[in-house]
Amino acid sequence: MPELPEVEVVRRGLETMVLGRRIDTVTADGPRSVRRHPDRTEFAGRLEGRTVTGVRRRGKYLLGILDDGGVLVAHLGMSGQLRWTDTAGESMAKHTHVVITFTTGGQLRFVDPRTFGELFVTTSDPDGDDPPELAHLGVEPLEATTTGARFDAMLTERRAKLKPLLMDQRFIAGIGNIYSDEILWGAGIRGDRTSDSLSADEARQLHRSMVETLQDAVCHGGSSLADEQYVDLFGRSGGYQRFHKVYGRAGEACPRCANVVVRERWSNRSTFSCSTCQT
DNA sequence: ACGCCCGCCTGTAAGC
DNA sequence: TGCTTACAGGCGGGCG
Repeated sequence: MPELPEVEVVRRGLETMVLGRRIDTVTADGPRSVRRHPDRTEFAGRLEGRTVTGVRRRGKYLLGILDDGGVLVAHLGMSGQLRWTDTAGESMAKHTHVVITFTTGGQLRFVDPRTFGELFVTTSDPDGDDPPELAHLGVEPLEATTTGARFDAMLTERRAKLKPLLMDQRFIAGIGNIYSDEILWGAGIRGDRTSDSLSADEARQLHRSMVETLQDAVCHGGSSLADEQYVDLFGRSGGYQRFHKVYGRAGEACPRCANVVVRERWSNRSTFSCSTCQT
């Protein structure tokens, strides 16, 4: 389940490989991957001949800015991968749904077994604002404008449990199940606390932990777990799972207080936390 | 406003 | 061994 750090690592790879390149041909054999385009040839037609002039990330979405004002938007969902190949002749991985071939011969391939991910083409705003399809997204956790004070104010004006709130893309964009647990552990705060119950110091700790956790994860290439096989554009696994403090570590000792890490099921998803030093 | 459930999917692994 | 079941969970929609 790629979250902000994994998506950012893929973005950096895309920036090195597709920026400035012109799209030659596009095939979209997986209709579910381009479900916003009932006509798959229309999807291909809006890409063919275009040059990629920018690669951005918004939350867990990737945006390829095109030279005609169009934007190719990608969401990896749970199992989506964007993979680069230099030679078009390389064999296709199972579940390859979209293939974008550049005029220089390289290929960008979208592989997605569970098909929760998608690609679509939309139009960018001249002001550089988000396309309308992404208008629901909340603030960017790592943007300088998302200051500790701003975050504190955002928390105070809501009354929701912290874990679901951190994962709410309309509140803050890019955090999923893994990083919400890691962020809360880093702040020493329980995920079932309500957002308006935090002291000013706790809100500061939560903001600090959010920024540090996400930045560290990007530095280590994101998290690759056994069951999900996240890899970057070039097939490389991330290394941040080695630094997970609680996620996937039920029964192990908390690195901070040595008490046991527990796993709970919360609205049908696993939550990991320290039973003692998160309060 | 919030919290929970469902449906959408497939691969993996545990249980009988 | 081979089948069934649970689990992984992002996201949008619905409902209490």
